[in-house]
Amino acid sequence: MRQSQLFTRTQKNAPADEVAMNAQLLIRAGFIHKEMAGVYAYMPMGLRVLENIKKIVREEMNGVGGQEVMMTTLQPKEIWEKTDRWDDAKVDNWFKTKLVNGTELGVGLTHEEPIVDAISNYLSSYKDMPFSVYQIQNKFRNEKRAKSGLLRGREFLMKDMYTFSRNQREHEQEYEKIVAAYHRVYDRLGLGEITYRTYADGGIFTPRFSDEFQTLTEVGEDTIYVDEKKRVAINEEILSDENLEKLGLKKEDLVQKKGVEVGNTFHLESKYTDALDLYYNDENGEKQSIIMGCYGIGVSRLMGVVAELFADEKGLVWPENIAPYSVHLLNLGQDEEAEKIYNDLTSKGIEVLFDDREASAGEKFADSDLIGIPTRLVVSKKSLAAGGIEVKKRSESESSIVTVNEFLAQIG
RNA sequence: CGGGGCGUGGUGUCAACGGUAGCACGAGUGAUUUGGGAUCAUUUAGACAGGGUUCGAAUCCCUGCGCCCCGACCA
Repeated sequence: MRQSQLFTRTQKNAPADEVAMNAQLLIRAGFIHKEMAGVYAYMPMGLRVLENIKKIVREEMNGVGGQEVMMTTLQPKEIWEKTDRWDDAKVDNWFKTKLVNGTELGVGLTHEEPIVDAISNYLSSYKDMPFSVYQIQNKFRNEKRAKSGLLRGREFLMKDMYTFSRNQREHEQEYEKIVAAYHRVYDRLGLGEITYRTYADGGIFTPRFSDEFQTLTEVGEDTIYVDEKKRVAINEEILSDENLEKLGLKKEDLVQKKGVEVGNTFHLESKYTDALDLYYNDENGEKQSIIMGCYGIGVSRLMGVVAELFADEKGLVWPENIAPYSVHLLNLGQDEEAEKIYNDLTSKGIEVLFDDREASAGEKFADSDLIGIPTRLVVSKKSLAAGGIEVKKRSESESSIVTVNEFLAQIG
């Protein structure tokens, strides 16, 4: 991509109404556009990052047998009444709307009911299970207070998965498989070390604890207590002597931390399937309840977390596997050579952002640091005199001079 | 939803006593520049909305809307 063609541009100043580091940097770098409080649009480079995160999530969900679907945002009231979740007194952050004829509709904030409703057309036998479906889709929640940039929005991208099992034992196996996949997602995003499986409240529809995945950061809004040795944590919400004992945790092993919830998994038992009248026939032809689990990952929130954590005073520092481009090529007045290198790299399938603008060297360097592409290549009189192009990692301060072929061999 | 703060070009601005809306960045044009947001010239573009007070309102008052922060909330 030629930077001269890119319609977004960088800004020196962050808008005064953004305090959150993630939003400030992403806006300054031209990755996102604020539509209103808690609602952000993704510009070309921001979308590329988001798509890269989706790709990782998708690969891991497919890896544990998830089948991808896309449910609808508009929801009929009836199915939600069956599970007693339509009432604003029960779920207060719904966006609701109406058809011209007055029929009430819900705007999707989660999809247990519609998923169960949809698969009831297909699922009827013990032979059909276990199985799981997931989607990656915008969710809408009427948060009383949106805040912290991408970390808590009213419209946000979420991966939600649902499993259907024949019995509790089978459900537990499915559940742990997915938890393992969640850890792989966070590992691949470079967050593995600081992301803890955290026991939390299961919500009003399940008596059991749920598992949250909390990434440690001071900007997090959850307070959790971490057992570093066991690599687990407990949310402050459920911290009690009784619960600690139940979970086999000791007070003296716990350290208080702040975390951002980047995922959450729930045991739903058969609350939703029973309520929506979805059962299966077992080997003996007897009607049985279906055990369900649901599993969320905040995809856009993850982008915010990565932007927040992987940054320095100059700007963003994207991990290699989700960066909008892998190489940022800067041309400092050496058009002919730079064009040739750009062509060489792109013909090898390398994703390059090529700064071919007529701008000063300082501006190009500053923009490159702000945008945060992992590898910076500079073609200049100086680099050519030294024998090639200058390579520098965004995360490091030293640079070196290599030839194009050496670089291609390195990156290949 | 309770409390607090704030709305000035695209962005920023503890810039302007109730009396000519200024500066910087950006963007356009021309020139000179090319290793850390370079320089010069020139152009562009602004008071959240509605009402009130006043000879006169960006400035004071009211209402609405929007934004941010703290808290509560967050199946």
